[in-house]
Amino acid sequence: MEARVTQAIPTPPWQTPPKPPPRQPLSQELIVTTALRVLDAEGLDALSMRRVAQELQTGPASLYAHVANKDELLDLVYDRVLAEVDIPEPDPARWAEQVKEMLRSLRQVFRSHRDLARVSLSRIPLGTNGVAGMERTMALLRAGGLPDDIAAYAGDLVTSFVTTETLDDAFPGDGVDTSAVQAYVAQIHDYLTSLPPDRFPNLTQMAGPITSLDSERRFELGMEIIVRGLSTYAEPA
Amino acid sequence: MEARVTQAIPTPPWQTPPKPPPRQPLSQELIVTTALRVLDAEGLDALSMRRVAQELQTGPASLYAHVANKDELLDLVYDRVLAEVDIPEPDPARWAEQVKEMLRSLRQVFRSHRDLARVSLSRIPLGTNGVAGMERTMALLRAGGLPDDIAAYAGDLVTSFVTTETLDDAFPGDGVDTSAVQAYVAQIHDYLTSLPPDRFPNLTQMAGPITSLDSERRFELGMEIIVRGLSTYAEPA
DNA sequence: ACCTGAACACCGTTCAAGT
DNA sequence: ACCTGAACACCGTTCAAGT
Repeated sequence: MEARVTQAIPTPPWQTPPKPPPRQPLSQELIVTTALRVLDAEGLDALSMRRVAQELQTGPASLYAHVANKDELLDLVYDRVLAEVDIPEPDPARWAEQVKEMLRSLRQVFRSHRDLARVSLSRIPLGTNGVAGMERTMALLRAGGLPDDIAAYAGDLVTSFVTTETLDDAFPGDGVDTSAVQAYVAQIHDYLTSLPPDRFPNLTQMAGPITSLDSERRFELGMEIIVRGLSTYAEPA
Repeated sequence: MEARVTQAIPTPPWQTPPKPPPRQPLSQELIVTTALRVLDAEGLDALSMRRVAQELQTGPASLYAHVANKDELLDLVYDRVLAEVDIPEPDPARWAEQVKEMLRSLRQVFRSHRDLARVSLSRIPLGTNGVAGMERTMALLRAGGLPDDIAAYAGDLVTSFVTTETLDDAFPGDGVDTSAVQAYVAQIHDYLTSLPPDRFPNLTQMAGPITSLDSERRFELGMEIIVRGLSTYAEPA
């Protein structure tokens, strides 16, 4: 008598549950990988717990079984990426150049993961890759004859340098509107030259130099300034 | 016959509207002042458009008549505070010390407004006070004999330095849990010394230096490194 | 011109309940 | 132990409507 059975083709509910479990079982690994994928593709503003959960076809609450909170997730993402940084085996004769090689590598890693510099801000990388990198960094800095206290601080200083110098950089190859950036810089240039020269003698004169440095040359110059400053602290071997 | 008039004491609705207009008329000035007050008292995480509106006894939508969006509001707050920075009149004989005085002043301003370093991140201060400070900074850097392109970059470099060095600093005098910070640092120290010395020879040896620098000495050391590096670019007058 | 209420499309995190 | 739906207490911004 009941008309319940008439619905037809779909598997009846008492035989198999309608929605299958997520493709892969949830794990911290998988969550970090997914978060990094979202970060690379859409940046930090798009990286929410809800977004990661959606990517994994669950609700946001499910993530909290594997990750304490968003902050810890970002710590893990950061540490994951630090594995990609190349830190040279110390060769004292090439100290200054090797420090620069290390910083260029760090910059490249920061630039190849969108908004990673923002993620790194205020974060002390104490994960597996973080401490490994710190060990190699200290080895390198000491090889140049830096006293321990200077080397210890120098590690922070150069990391912060790369971070800030990378913070507003364009993203990988793709969709960056370089012409918009150029237009903004041109606007600043015009603004500076339009200032009254009697009250702003320096800015009006320096509008060129202030707006002409590209991020590559800024980075190289900044490294050189810091390395020169650091080398004044080197003790003879 | 109708019982409408029985309600008594409160002024009847057709005579004066029940809620008086806000104490002061809304203005950009007032909004910026209020935002800065919230920032000082409760930090950036508490600074929302809704919070500022509430403080002014309106709804968040009302703010948008005076401020384009939150980002512009933060620009204005940042510029407001830059008025407090002291930049010395150049005296070439005291160049290095004067650069340090400027940076100490900037640091002090950043430290006296909670989370201001975070606000300043990725922001180019082009407001009235921002360009005035930039003008004086360029005057000072050039007085040391720095070429224009070096001086132009140096301005950014030292500002970024103060920002990152100030980012995680304790707040004014009040409610900072310095003992919690100390405990965290002690924890890092113990962790570093607990690492296997064969794989982490540098970190285990340097646990002391790595964890012993307080923010005052870090700042002074960082300034000295950068100023030494910059002075290698100075040209004779 | 300025202000408003209500709504839109989001957040991170918690918690009781399910398996 | 792991996962879930629903809820809590928030966000920035827009928009039609009011004055």
